[in-house]
Amino acid sequence: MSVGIRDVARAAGVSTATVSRALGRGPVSEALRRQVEAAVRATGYRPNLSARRLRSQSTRTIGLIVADIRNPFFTAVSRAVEDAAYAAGMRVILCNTDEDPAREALYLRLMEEERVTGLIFAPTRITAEAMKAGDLDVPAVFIDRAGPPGAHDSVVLDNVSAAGLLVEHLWAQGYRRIGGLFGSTSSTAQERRAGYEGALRRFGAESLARVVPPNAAAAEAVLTDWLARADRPDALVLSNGLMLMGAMRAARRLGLAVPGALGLAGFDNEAWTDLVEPGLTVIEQPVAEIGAEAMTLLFDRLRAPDQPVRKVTLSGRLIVRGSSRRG
Amino acid sequence: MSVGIRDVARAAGVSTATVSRALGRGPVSEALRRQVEAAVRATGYRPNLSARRLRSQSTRTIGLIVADIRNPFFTAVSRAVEDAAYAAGMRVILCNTDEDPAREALYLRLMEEERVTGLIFAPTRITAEAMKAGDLDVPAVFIDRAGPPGAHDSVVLDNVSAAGLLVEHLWAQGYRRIGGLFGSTSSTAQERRAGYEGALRRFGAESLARVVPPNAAAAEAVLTDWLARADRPDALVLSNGLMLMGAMRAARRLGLAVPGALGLAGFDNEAWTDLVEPGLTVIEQPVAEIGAEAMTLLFDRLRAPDQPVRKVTLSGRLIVRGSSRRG
DNA sequence: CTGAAAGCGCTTACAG
DNA sequence: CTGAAAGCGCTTACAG
Repeated sequence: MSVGIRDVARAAGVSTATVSRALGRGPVSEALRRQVEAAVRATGYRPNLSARRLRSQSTRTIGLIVADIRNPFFTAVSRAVEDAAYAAGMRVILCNTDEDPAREALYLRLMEEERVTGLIFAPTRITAEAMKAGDLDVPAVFIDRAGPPGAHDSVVLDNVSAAGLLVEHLWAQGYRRIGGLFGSTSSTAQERRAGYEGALRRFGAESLARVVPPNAAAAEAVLTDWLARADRPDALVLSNGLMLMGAMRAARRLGLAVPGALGLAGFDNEAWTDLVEPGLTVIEQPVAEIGAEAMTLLFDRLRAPDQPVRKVTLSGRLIVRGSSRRG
Repeated sequence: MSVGIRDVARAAGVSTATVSRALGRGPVSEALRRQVEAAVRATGYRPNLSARRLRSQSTRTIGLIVADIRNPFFTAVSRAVEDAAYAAGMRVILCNTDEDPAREALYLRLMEEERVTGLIFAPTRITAEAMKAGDLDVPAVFIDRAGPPGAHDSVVLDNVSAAGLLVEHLWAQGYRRIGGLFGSTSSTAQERRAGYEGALRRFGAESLARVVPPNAAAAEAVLTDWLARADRPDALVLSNGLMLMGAMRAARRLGLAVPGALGLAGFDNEAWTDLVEPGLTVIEQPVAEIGAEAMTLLFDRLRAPDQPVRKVTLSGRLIVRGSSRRG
């Protein structure tokens, strides 16, 4: 059937060991290496990665589990992870859980069966809180969201500060009833809520926080109701880009002028946020850095398994646009 | 080290063959099956997929090679493919070529080394035209874009008709200098251009087509120049959603009123296209169907390798919004 | 530098 | 239904 290393060895007139060495980084004379390369071309040989992984006990594979691949934040982070992985000669298995703990359990199990070299994981709050320190038997880096406390390297945003920035900006623009909509599934959304509430407290203002599934449809549904009430907020903080889109839709649907009747500010500098009038005020996350830094932590951990656990916190950047500017 | 099937066998007091059968679909007595299941739980056994794939000569893996994962069209298609694959107990290896033929060659090779069961591929024009009928030694389905003629199953949009729909609509709205911007890397963009030109010909109008890399930045750059000229078009057809975004940015930057000074219409009903004022007229592609249909074709092909090559053509749906409505 | 041989962890004919 | 044994396609000590 398919051509194997024995066929190449025969064609080159050498042993399979020499073929293996010539293809890898073993010591082979220049002459034999050339013979092997010619035989590989002649036979159209392609090494069988399953066999190679089994025998070498090394999959050179990174598992990447994200919560929602439709969220451009995760798409961007994934790209950075993949770039770093391929540059290091590793492949990536990407799994998308849709914020579902059952699918997280499934994929975690898959990662074990794949014998991944390392894992990068953005877990739901439920799964993170249920995990204990020794649950993962593979080196893991948590991104965007907290894992079990103190157990793993992680790279996250300074969510508390970033949410505070948003509230302070809205307050400075004169908004006084600042509501907040926060995702229900992540520690990240919780932290953003904490930052939001802390900032309001400093101003002596009331917290108006609601928690919803972190997607556009859920945000739009809740806000279409909330914003129609008499006691509606005069501004809103949204904990991710999908919810920001939902908020914009709700405002449009209700005919609420932005920023006049409603100030809007949220997370994620997605491509559309500066196109939709009057431009949306956002916290830009350093998405490429998050992915690249996660891979750096992971590679360091593989190199030195016993070094202390590291947590890298990156700062968001406030980008002020029309949706919050009524000064 | 890690627990293997022998450890489970020992714990259950059976042979490894029985463990293997109990875990798969082999004939095992109910009693032994229970013993094995208990032993699996007790030992925390996870089967080694590399070993399983090597021994069974079946990877149960679908390779999916897309041209640009940042394009929401491909994200959506990928999700549909993955849903179908996981439902059938198969995994997906997703690769993103960034429209680069060199990366396509790299990933095609990777797919061979992974011994994928089947392949779903959206190739660049360069690669598709260079490929001959027998080049792929794995069952393959081409999506969105044509492969080598007559060689493989495929599922594509009726691009000629869809582009015609756009032109006819703009014409009916009174636009008479209808320009077109088409991606340089895909057969799909070529077909859309052909549809655009055919429709203009029917109206006896001049074709004003330009070809650029299919991304927002390239489209914006070309249009910022083109739309500043005296002989600029009064309407534009864009061959994908990224370019549509670039066009919108160029219009904003030049202060051209849409749809008054410039009509806009293009492909891909992305989430932001109804949010940005005055709403963008688009062709909606049946993204979920494209992915699902591709998997159906692939599974059928695996079941019956010698059946005739099939091409499934799906129709786009015109969604008229404000960007083209000046009637 | 090179080759013969063992073995990675499974599955699957082959007997019984 | 069950087990002993072979073998998937590689890599890697072990000798030389």
